[in-house]
Amino acid sequence: MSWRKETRRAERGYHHGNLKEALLQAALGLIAEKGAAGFTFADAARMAGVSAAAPYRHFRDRDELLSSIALRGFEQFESRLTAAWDDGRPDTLTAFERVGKAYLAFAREEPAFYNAMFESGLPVDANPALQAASERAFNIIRAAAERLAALAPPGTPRPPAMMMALHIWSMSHGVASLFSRGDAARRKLPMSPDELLEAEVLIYLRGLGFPTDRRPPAKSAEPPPVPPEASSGSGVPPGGPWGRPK
Amino acid sequence: MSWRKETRRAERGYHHGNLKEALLQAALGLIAEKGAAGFTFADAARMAGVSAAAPYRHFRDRDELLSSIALRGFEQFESRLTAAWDDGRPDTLTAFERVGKAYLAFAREEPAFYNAMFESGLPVDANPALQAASERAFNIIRAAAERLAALAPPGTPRPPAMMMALHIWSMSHGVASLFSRGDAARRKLPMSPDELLEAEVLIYLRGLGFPTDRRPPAKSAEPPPVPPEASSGSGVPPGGPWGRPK
DNA sequence: CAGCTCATGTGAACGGCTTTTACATGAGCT
DNA sequence: AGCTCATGTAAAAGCCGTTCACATGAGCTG
Repeated sequence: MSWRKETRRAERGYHHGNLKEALLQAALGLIAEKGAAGFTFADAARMAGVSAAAPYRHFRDRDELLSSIALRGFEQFESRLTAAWDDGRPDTLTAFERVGKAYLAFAREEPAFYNAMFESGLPVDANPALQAASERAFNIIRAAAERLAALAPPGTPRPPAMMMALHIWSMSHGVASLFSRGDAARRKLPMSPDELLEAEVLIYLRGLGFPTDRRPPAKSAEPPPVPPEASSGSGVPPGGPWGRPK
Repeated sequence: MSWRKETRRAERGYHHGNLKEALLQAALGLIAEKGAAGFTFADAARMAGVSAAAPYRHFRDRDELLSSIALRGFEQFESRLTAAWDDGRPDTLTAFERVGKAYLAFAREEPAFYNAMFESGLPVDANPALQAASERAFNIIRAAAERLAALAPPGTPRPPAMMMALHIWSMSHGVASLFSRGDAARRKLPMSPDELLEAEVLIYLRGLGFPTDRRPPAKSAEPPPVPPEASSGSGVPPGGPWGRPK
């Protein structure tokens, strides 16, 4: 299903036919298993069924393979955040929270990418392509913050969107790193990482003056494309963003 | 100053006299330089002037040396957070913010420890001593949150202190990881990591209903030990926690 | 189809790291 | 003085990353 050569021929001849891709996939699996630190170039080659020297025809060194994976990771990350944001539908706040959840979901569901991107210790700044991809991903959060900032209640001073974006990013990243990954996920918490982050963001937004009561009970009361979105509630949730005492 | 043998004798004899400590120091320096991933057991041995096999008399393997460093890191971390909290003096909010700053300061000033603790990928849960030390450090934040939660304005529902502590932790950790470390620190930001975190925490606390105007102009208007601390201000800062537009 | 060329893969080799093992040293006690 | 045991050493095995000279064969050219 991956390399056509292996299916078409008996045992694959001298040339692999799709080695670069095979190496990326192998590395992805290995990193998911043993972390970026434990991942080894030789292992990836072995898994692809080639000699240890073969990978050097496709990657300058081990680091470049790692960077390639991180790059793909940022791209997938961006596309998941974009999908989650969905241009602010059905309403800005709902979409905004969906972005936060998408951040956690990515950390949970793509541990190998997340690891390569944020935990492998590779110098992101040193690689312009990586840096650009990382920036593109962040720009989704930034754009969302921009839209949200524009909805700030009139009485209060309008918060700088860039700052909001950085705040949301740090919250998401903090929760993901501490509670949503590997063994850290096993820390016994009073709530799930998703709930934790949602409450955190809601409290934060309330601190900026946003009305954060949960969305109106009925379906979308807003017109689809960029609705005016006047505040539609009281401003103080019935029990706080951390849920009912139950 | 470190090994007495070396100062007392000419070139140190067969026995080092303080190898364990020398290895820890050497490793600390190496990690600060090249990160936990780049640090090598053999290098530490070389730096201490012993053969590559000698360290095995003091550490089961490379991982145990790393864990020892992480353990020390958590201990120092705890003690810095404790000092910053200073039992809530001069007032709870001021002390609380000092704790956040101490978190960043530790990440900045002790990169080797921070790296070993949070970025080395070693399984914290697997080591009971490490886990306990990490918990003790977190408990400082938790205790601080406890005190702060007790001051929640009467009208609003009282936030769970544990949740607050986790939120503050995730913010601090997120900012530290993303903006206060290594090359990531070079990201061009509209404000310093310290300012970013301070604003984030203030907005968050305001979202919980705490009055977050800056401390009263004069000296301590509160009695030293656990003052009653009735809210002493309006509740809405003059321009928002992110500072004057200037 | 013959032949050329160049991307792609191989094997061997080098140096470095981790870890183990048998052996050496000497500090501290009797 | 002599014993003992913690602490150090040298050597070796096994793994990695990386390089280099060489092999293979896919695709083009005529």
